[in-house]
Amino acid sequence: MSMNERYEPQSIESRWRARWEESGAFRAGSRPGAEKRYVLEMFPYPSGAMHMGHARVYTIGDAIARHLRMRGFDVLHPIGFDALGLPAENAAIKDGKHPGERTRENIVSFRADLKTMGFSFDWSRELATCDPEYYRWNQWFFVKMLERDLVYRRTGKANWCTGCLTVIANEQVVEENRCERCGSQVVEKQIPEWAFRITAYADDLLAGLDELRDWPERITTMQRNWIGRSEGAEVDFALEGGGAVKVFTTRLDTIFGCTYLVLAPEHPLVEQVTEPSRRAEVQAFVERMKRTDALERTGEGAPKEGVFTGALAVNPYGGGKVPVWIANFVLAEYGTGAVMSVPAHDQRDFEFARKYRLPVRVVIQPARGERTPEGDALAAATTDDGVLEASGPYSGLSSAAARSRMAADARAGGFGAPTVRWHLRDWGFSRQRYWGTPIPIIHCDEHGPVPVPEKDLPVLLPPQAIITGTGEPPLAKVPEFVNAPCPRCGRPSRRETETMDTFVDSSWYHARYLSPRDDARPFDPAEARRWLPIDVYVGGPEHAVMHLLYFRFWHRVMNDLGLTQEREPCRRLVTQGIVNGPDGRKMSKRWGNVVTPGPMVERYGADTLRLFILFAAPPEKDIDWSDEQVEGMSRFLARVWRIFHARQDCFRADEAALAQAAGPWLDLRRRTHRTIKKVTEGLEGDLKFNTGIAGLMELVNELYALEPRGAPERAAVREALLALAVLLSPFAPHAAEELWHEVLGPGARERLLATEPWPAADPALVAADTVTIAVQVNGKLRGEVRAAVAAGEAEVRALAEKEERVRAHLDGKTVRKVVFVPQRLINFVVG
RNA sequence: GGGCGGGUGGCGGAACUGGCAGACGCGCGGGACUUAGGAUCCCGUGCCGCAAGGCGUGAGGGUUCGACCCCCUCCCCGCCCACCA
Repeated sequence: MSMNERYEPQSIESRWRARWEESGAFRAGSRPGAEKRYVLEMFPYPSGAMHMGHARVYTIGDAIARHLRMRGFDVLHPIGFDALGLPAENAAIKDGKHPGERTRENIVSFRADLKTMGFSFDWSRELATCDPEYYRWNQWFFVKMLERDLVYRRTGKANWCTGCLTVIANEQVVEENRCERCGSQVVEKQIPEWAFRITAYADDLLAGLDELRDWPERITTMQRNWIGRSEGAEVDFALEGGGAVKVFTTRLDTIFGCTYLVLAPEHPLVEQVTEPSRRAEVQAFVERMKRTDALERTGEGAPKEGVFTGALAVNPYGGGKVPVWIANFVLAEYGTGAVMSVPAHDQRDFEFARKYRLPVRVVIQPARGERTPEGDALAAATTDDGVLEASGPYSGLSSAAARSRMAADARAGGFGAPTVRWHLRDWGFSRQRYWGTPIPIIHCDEHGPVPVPEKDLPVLLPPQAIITGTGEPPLAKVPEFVNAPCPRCGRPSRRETETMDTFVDSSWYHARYLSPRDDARPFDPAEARRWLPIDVYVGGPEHAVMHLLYFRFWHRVMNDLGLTQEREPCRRLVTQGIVNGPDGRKMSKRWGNVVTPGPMVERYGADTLRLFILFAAPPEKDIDWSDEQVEGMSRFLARVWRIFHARQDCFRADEAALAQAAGPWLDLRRRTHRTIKKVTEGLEGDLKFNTGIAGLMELVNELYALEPRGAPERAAVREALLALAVLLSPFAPHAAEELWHEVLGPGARERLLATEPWPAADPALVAADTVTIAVQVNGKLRGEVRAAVAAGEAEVRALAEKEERVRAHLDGKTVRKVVFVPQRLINFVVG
């Protein structure tokens, strides 16, 4: 045999990729008797070239998938493209190239990039959401959800992105009212739109979070906050002139401290309640608020402003009258758009009351400790629960007890009821854009919006649309598309010209992978029984709300449609950190710190890049690109290569001789088996690829330190080399295949390491027979002794007391106590 | 303001369940090999100190024979949410 002396990744890598591809080794469903595992990474939007974030996500997922496959599972590890969306359309506005054409080209180059990384995808299941074969099922789901009243049309304030020129969802509006996608200002616009009734699942989505124990807590917390359940009560304050203001509060126990009400400027009652003498002032305020954008009006630090309407309202509990104000900080769309203000026990109300010299009335006292000061002595609101006072019949009750009793009394008295409010809003998914799924609706003068019948799906996206970026739906300018007969009466009607949010595509693609060519239904429920839920899902934490919420919502809908067996789409979620530039800043053209995988793979090979990504830090942490560390990984692989080359004489060693390995050779065998254990643990549970790889490095270092002579020694080296190749294979699969085949020789020509069984560590070798025990005096390290694993306190103590440095510290002192931890340390406590 | 993470050598990061802090890699220093070395192999590398020894996991306190780990007070950094009633 003659191994190449030099490690040359380029030739090795393409060769093994070809072997994997022709062997069908990564085809899911090839092990019908085996337990399944579904490993999924969030699919990419195919922009021109793959970037480091993609390289990281798929490298992490691939290590998991490869390991599980070697553990004997039938692994589903698919890939596809999230191919509809704005970037292709925005680029079209600039250069006129059709988004479809651009996307196809991008997919071709992106696919090639993915392939050079050697990911073990089942390419036979590849999908692209821009294919009518895919998006027709978006339309199918739309129609099914319409039938179930989970889709509706609403007119109201929608979030309009001034950059994307389309309506976007609440979840897509990020801080300072900017667009999550392009960063442009988002304004409110009165527009009719289609929405999914995700709020119907609010309770269920919230309750389901408790079962997601293998999701990062921060993700479930973010979802919990986003869903935002708050329990409280609605109460009516009767108006003097008739009618009532309904307020929502979570602190009904403080209602006797209510000294005024505040309505949102948009509240429908504003006009009615305003006293004629106040009308001018109130109208001016309302007008001004309308002109001020939401950010300025309700953003951080915006000063609280308001005006008195002149109206008085009656507290339903105490009968006292309170003035009705309007103010900038009350949001029309949350709760009832009206709040009862309790300045003593709510900081925001407190600030407002001080500014406008409204009374402050303390009605809650702490259960223990000092009384809350009153009047000018009160510097801030006290917001903790406590004991009620000056609250009529409820005085003396605890806050919690008061809340439930007062809510019950409100219901009995017909002036209110306990209520639950949600932060979650319905998902508005209409987009005034071209490159999306057409909404399958025909507007008929007679019948209104009529869904396109299932047999007429898909409604195809017309290729000839002119994309101008004016904010008008481009489809509206294609008469061949727009004009269609009403499915119900046949009269000339107009198609809906808006398209769907692309988050629809990513809400159920995980299910489409199960039977991607099925043209009779979105996916085969039998396959769903086999493969769902996803066992491990890898992606960025930026999808904590938005994708991951929609995805959970959609899975529930599919479950309610009888398509799947379970409520939750995914058992375990792994969120990976980002890859920053070498300067520690986010990679960006602006900083000139962008490093792309392509050139790195060309220069060092995919295995080196993969190792760098996995070794730099645990998956969830951000990492900085480092040329030096990449060099280090490349050196490591070359070092591995050289030790195989240098130990070729061990490749044919007789395994039977292993039992005779002794001394350092037995230590080597121990190291080998401990490494198996360490790498295996790093691939399970907490994913710690970095320490697993460190273990492999230690094994390599030990191999370099030993020169085998006899048969048992060569057998021990062969065992180590084989373990090294196998354990390396989830991380650096190409080099691992090559080295493994070198050791096994022609006898293994037909086999693939990728589908070989994962090794088991021999427990007898993992357990050491002697251990180093630290010797402490008063908790300070003064020496160490070697002792048998089973050595007891007396034996270790005797050994320790022989140590010179230990003796020096024990000399002339009384040993008060000896603490002995078997296999670890002995501590002499002296006085 | 609220929630969730973090803070360990010059750098990235290790450390099981309270038991030898700094594995492994990078960087740096030295040596070997070599016509050469920015290749390779070997050795060293937390800080102070010639040494013995002392000091060290953001700061301060506590519990303990023993604390990166548990408790209290505080500082700093990151991410997410935020006039949500």
